[in-house]
Amino acid sequence: MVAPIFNKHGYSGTSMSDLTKATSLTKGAIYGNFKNKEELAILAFTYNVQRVVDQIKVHLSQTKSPIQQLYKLTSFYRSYRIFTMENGGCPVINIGVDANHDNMILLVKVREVITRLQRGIAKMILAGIEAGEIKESVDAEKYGRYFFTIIEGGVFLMTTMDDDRFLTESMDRIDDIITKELAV
Amino acid sequence: MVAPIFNKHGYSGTSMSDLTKATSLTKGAIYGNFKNKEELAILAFTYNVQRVVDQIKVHLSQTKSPIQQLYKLTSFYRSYRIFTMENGGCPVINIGVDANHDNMILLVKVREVITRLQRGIAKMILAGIEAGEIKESVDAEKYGRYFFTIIEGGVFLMTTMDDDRFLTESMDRIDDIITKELAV
DNA sequence: CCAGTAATATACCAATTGGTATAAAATAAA
DNA sequence: TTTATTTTATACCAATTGGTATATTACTGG
Repeated sequence: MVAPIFNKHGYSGTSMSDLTKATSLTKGAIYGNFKNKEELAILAFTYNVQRVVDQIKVHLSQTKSPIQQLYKLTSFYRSYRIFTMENGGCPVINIGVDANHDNMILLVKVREVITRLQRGIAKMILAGIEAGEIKESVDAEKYGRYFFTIIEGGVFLMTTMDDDRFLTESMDRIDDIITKELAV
Repeated sequence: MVAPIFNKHGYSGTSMSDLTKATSLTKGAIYGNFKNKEELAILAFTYNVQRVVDQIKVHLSQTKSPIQQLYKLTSFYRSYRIFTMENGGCPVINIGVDANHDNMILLVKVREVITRLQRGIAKMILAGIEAGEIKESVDAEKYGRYFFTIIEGGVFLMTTMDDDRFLTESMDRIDDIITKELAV
């Protein structure tokens, strides 16, 4: 319930009174259950990320084929706008930027998430090579970074410009790369 | 002088006392020359953007050939890390995220800058078609969006992850696209 | 029903927030 | 030099900040 607030307005942009208003809890109730504002911000971030990860898992579980899973990933991000509208943006980008010069703990958390997602793509590619669906010559880590770069750029521009095309066209592109550069 | 502070910590993360400390000006001096904090934030953003744009122009002016100018653009972003380290990140990303749910005026400014940069790429592509250097079939606007998406994703991840590869490898990719998909 | 405990609400704290009124100082015009 | 004007410094404002101590309520087991 506080998660979208922190996501929208960032750490310093969110005041405790914002949270009491949104939750209709008093300060006593909040501070009785949480250490301080920072802990709440961290919890909000991990909660938001978990929601995204869960949705990704649902999409990926629709197929066993690694290369098809890659397509499912782009398919997920085609619908990512719904999440960003409901939750005040992408937690990775929002908190990544917000925490960068102000909160090392949060920044480390963001980095862990980015590493996890990017390595997740690389693992899917490796599994695809293993399964004989993807060329052996493909540098999985490099494509993992590249795909994730396109995704993040697309998400940022879609959100900031309020324009779907930045993300949908980007996903079209990734699909194209999968077909033309990865698939055997 | 206040520009990097707003860029690093965002609007609500920057207090007037931060600015008086950084500038060694008193509040009287500041409020005698500027309307309020918001005006300062806007000025800081436009100042930062102008610095980037100026540097881009320097790079582009090194050649007359549109397609070579595209290569010069990626060459500029290969060195963009220096700017981000000196100025506390990319103003487009930082202020884009920071202003998104909190300051419509700033958000509009960011959008204008993004549109300008992205259309700048499109114009270079169109000039390349005009000059017979780029295939006529190329959708300039679409590639403008795509290139800019890769750039922004690369800048965001480089900055957040403190890892050059995200941007340099992305620029390698754009160079590749120019050569293989745009050039006649 | 009652006692003990856990959870929540209220009142309060010093510090800081963005901003202003006014005083002092620096500069320009005469 | 004297005056007028602009610029800057100081003191102050109400409101809000994150956080705490204490009072009050809700819930628990006996």
